[in-house]
Amino acid sequence: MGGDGRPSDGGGGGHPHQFQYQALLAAVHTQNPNNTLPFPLPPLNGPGADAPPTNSVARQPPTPRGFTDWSASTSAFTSLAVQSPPSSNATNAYHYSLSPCYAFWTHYMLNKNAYSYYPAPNQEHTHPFYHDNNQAKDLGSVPSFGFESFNTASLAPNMSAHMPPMEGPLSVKEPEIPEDVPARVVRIKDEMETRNGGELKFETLDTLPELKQDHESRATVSNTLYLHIRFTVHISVLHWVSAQLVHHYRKLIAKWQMKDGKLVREIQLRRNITSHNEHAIFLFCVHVNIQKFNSGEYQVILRKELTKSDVANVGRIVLPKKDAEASLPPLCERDPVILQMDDMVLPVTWKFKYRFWPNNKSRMYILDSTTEFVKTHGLQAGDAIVIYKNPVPGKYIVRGEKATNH
DNA sequence: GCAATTGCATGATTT
DNA sequence: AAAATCATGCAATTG
Repeated sequence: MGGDGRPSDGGGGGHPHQFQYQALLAAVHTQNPNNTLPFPLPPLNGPGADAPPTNSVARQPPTPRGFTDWSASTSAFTSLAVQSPPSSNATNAYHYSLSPCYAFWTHYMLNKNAYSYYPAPNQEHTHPFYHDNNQAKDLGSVPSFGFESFNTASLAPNMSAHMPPMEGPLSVKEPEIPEDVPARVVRIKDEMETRNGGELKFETLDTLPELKQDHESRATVSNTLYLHIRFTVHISVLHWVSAQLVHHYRKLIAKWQMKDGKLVREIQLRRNITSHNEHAIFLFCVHVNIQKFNSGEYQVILRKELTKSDVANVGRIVLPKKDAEASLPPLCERDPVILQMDDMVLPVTWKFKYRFWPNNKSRMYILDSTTEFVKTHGLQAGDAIVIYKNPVPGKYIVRGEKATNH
């Protein structure tokens, strides 16, 4: 396993699960040639998030700050999550004092994701989602999640549509450490609680434990960021979360345990301190995505395990006929249909050509122009593409899912 | 003419 | 056993 014949595209590393940040960045540049993003992009081949450890972290370029160079700490997320007003449109949601880039990023992401649930100020230990949570959801089919959901590499295509959002924000408290401290160790403890939909679906939020946070930090002479995260998440999210963690961090120590009928994953991460910004981005993505998973906003409509020919350089992916016909727009004519799919992780909208081939008396459904997507996410045979419905009509959300067994 | 892309057929595999 | 589905090779087409 691991990268066989793949050319090691820029982003360096050698670690098979390393996110290719230069490739990601290149894709963002490609997809936004006129820089329509509301935040400045860092230059290509800039200071990479995965750069080897440097002993002098002190001198960081003041501007531009962007995708890989957001030196603001993750406390921005804390303030975002805790102080944001409950608002259904994000246009007036920015009164807090984030660094400009964070504000841009979060603003962009929140708008992009139509992400509208916020804890009210001063309510960080209550359950802000409690009030209008349960009635609006469809209570029709109740998927039950067994443990095999994460043993197999499948993020089962039945997201619970009526799972409540997580009880608390992903509140990573970042201690106040000046950015130019050359080396340090940071310990972050973080706990996210969501209910485990299968077993606890009728439990009221009152009975669930409150969000706990405690954090400690100290500076030592080291370039390593130590991170302790404790996730208690819905089982359908676990696969995604752990896959993301594996991709983002060189070293991952994780163990599963059951606690109060819920599945808890304890994670210890070690990573170079220069990747602090990457870490922050990642945590924010996890935060947003978990909320969206739990609110039922993500619903899988198609999942395809990629074959060799899917990831070969022809740039087309054969889609399973049943799912394609069920959930993608009907193809009457031979003309391809352009499908716009927001990347689940990146601020990128992919435009795929969706078409079919006549095949015997049937059809084969093809997703075309997928080369960049596959390259950007470093997808190989055995990985998967997952397509979600998008609240925006006619659009979709797409995710590259790396295989977890290695 | 060539490289890249597109369209189709065939054989393998699954239902 | 037959039919359906799909992975893949290659021919045809395009730029």
